[in-house]
Amino acid sequence: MEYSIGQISEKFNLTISQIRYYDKEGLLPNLKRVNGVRKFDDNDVETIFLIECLKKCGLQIKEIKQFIEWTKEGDNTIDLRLKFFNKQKQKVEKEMQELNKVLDMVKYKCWYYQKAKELNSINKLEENKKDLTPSSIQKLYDKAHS
Amino acid sequence: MEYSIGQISEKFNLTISQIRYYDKEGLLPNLKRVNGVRKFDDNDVETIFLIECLKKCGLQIKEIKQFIEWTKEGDNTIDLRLKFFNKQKQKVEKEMQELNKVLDMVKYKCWYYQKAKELNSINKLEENKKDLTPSSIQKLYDKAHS
DNA sequence: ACTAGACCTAAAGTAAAGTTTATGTTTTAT
DNA sequence: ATAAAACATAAACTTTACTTTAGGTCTAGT
Repeated sequence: MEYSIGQISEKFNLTISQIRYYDKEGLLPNLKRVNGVRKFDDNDVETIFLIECLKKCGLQIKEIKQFIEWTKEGDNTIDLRLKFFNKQKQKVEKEMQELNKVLDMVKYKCWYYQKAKELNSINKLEENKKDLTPSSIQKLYDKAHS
Repeated sequence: MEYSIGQISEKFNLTISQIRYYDKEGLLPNLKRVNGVRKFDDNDVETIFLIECLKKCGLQIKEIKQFIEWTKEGDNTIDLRLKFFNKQKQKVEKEMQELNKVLDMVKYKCWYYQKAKELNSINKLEENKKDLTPSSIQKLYDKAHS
């Protein structure tokens, strides 16, 4: 299949100027043009999917570009690329642990304000916090702070 | 307990200028000073913990400030705050789903480049991809693209 | 009393990741 | 053939979240 920049924009929920920016930064090295107009094939689509994935890994554009450069260099860089992805795997796993703690804190706060709403008072809740906090909720707070 | 800005900086792995910036932006409304020097108590520590938490939720400084403003307004804003955290909970849960897909993609790529390394060639891998890809690995790819 | 180290402010500077603007070309539909 | 919609570029601008700089003040130890 072949897509226009507008179609890619819709497909990935990226603005057109974002896609042009990625192109300008060298993230789409195989992108074809007809009369100056960009034509995206399935390979380019897969590259954009990868770019999105690496952005979600927390990588900067220039770091993603470095990876793209390696793919252009061929088999010489296979080991570099393997190490790169092993590192991303570690990073994402750590990030997920971190997010789990954040979620515990957020869940605790949800309980906290739900209870405050029932009592109609932060003060009343704070005064009797020990008695009002079930151990399951206290666990959330403790885990978040660990 | 009472802490200096330097101690807080170490405790949270934030730079001193970051903490001053948060203060300047109004994120630490109860922070005390002695002769112009900031003194952080346990309450301020808990506020910084919350700020870090909300940053990891993907919130901007000004959004965090909005929340802090609500806490200053007292019981009137309990419901707003409850809704705020319920929304953050949804967001973080969605984010974790997203990260799970990213992790599947990264795991797939780890396998891919490991195999390429064994074959010493991307081309050989691509040519026999169907035969070389175990279904467990194909699943990772499919899940990531779903 | 003195000095090093930690703290303070205000203002300017910076990096990243785009967006906006101004102007022009290509494509598509009638 | 023409007009609207979609595409193109280069350059300037924007936002966010800081950092850096320059010039002071405070505090703790000797």
